[in-house]
Amino acid sequence: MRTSWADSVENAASGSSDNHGTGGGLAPTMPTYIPPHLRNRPPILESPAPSFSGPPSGNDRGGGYTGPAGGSRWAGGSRPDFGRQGYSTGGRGSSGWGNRGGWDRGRDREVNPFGNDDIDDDAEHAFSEQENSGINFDAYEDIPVETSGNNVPPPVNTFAEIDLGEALNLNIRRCKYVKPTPVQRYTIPISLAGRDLMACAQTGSGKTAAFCFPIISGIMTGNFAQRPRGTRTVYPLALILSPTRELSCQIHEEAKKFAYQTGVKVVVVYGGAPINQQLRELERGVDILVATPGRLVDMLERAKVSLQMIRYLALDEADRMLDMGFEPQIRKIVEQMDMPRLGERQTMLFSATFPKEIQRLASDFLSNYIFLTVGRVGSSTDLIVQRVEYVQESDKRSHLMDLLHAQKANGVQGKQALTLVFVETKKGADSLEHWLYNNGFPATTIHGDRTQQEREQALRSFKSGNTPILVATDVAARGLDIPHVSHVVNFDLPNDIDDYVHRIGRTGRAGKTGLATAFFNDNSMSLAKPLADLMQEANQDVPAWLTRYASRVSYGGGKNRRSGGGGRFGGRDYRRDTSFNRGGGGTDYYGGNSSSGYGNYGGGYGPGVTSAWD
DNA sequence: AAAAAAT
Repeated sequence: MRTSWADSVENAASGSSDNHGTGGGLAPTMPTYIPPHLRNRPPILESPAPSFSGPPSGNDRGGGYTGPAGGSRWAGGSRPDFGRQGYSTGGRGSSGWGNRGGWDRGRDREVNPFGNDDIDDDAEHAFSEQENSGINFDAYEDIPVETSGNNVPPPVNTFAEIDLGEALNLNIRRCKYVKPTPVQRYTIPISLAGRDLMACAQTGSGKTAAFCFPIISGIMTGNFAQRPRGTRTVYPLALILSPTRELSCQIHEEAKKFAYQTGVKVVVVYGGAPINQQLRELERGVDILVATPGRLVDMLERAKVSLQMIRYLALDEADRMLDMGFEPQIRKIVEQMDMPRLGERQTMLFSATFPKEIQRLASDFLSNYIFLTVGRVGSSTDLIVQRVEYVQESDKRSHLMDLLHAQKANGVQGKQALTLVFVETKKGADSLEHWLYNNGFPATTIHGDRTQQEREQALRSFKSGNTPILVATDVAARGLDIPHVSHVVNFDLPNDIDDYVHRIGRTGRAGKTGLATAFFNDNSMSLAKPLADLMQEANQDVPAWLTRYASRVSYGGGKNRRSGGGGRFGGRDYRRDTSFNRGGGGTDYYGGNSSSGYGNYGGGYGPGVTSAWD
């Protein structure tokens, strides 16, 4: 049995070494966490000594790409060849960049995104939980993966099997990635084969790398027409769209790491920041453009950006973008500007859910695509202890303070455990932040009424532990990967259970454990049933009073279960192909489920499986 | 009803 709230916090913060015996909450089957660097040794990375012998000097692209030129990369050469050599496949010394124009854009003073420590990852200290390799790979072992479509390339088990080139391999090593996550195991070969992809997957499990690696590799090895110069229009080769500014920044940060010293230039553009600065950055050269839709449309209309050289298009969090009303902008970008047509570009569509609107998008944007569904890390909320407390509106603040005090007393804050507090409104966020601050709790806030600068500052301050309490609206609910959030408080519960799932997904990231506390009262009654069901399915302790409320409320189950309408959600390939591959070590994740065992992915609330939270 | 995103 779980003992006290304080213990829960401790468990949540302790990095999961003591998951057993806590009874209902934590996954009883979670193995003890072993840092990846202590497993799978020696590292699976190919290419022994010489290629990794040291970081190339800043003046070099890392030796260039020496693998076989990707003959099969474009699916049997069916793709048009733009004819001219753009990026050199890599004779060392003969940088493709040099050929392209005389000025070494893209590698002048490239900041090392890895900091100083660079490649020595074996020192024990290098493996504090700080590293993003704190991913619990064991949690990935039995993740269900299913693919369908024509001629699905087989997944790989190691990075060594994938021919990404030395420079990229070096960065993979710098990132301390030991082995590919499931989404990477499948997505990378699919993408390298030049195929379009519809993927139901979550971030925080390697999705960004999954679509960045092949794009970067493709740009390094591909042949591209000389891009027009002498104009102020820029011609990126790849476009990555994402719904929020912070997500775009996050993707940009990651992509820069992967592209370090490859000569591939990644630039991000988004609203709320001075456009001129972004334009200047673009003019210094861009291969991969990461963007939010609004700002990109703006730039397209001003003819600052042309899409006619796009060879790779990735849409991240597609369902969220539609939710936010971006469909017109997205369709404009993809269909009504100068984007190459279907089949002349490679498109990857990522979405947590697969309702009709996304299916339409898939059939409009994708050509002969492969459909991929990746289950979540652990079964959704396995790694998250969920608590619900009945708190009257007027008592919420003092109750929150009690929680925070208890946390402090536990020394959790001393360890820089972070607490993310969700509220319903922007005003509410501000006022709660002030109140916390005035009461001695270092807090900051993120919501849509703050300037972009303030938002980014808030996120930085939170991540760094300077203000270990972040009060947020739903702008922060999805996709953001903030390490070390050990506690999510639903100060105001959302109206939609999906939003709840996304919010609590900000903790328990990457195989770590987390705690989620919800303040429930009469205002949240519509959530009683879906919440009780969700918690039940996640093997959480459901308070008796919540069960009573749940049974009393008869409405609210339909929509939240996504039973009909959007179809068997979760990632059913509605084209109904029959060639399924099953991955994830062959474990039938859904064994024992009397239903099809297939329609319950992601947002379908099958046993233990809830909506993918990203 | 609120939130997000272009100005």
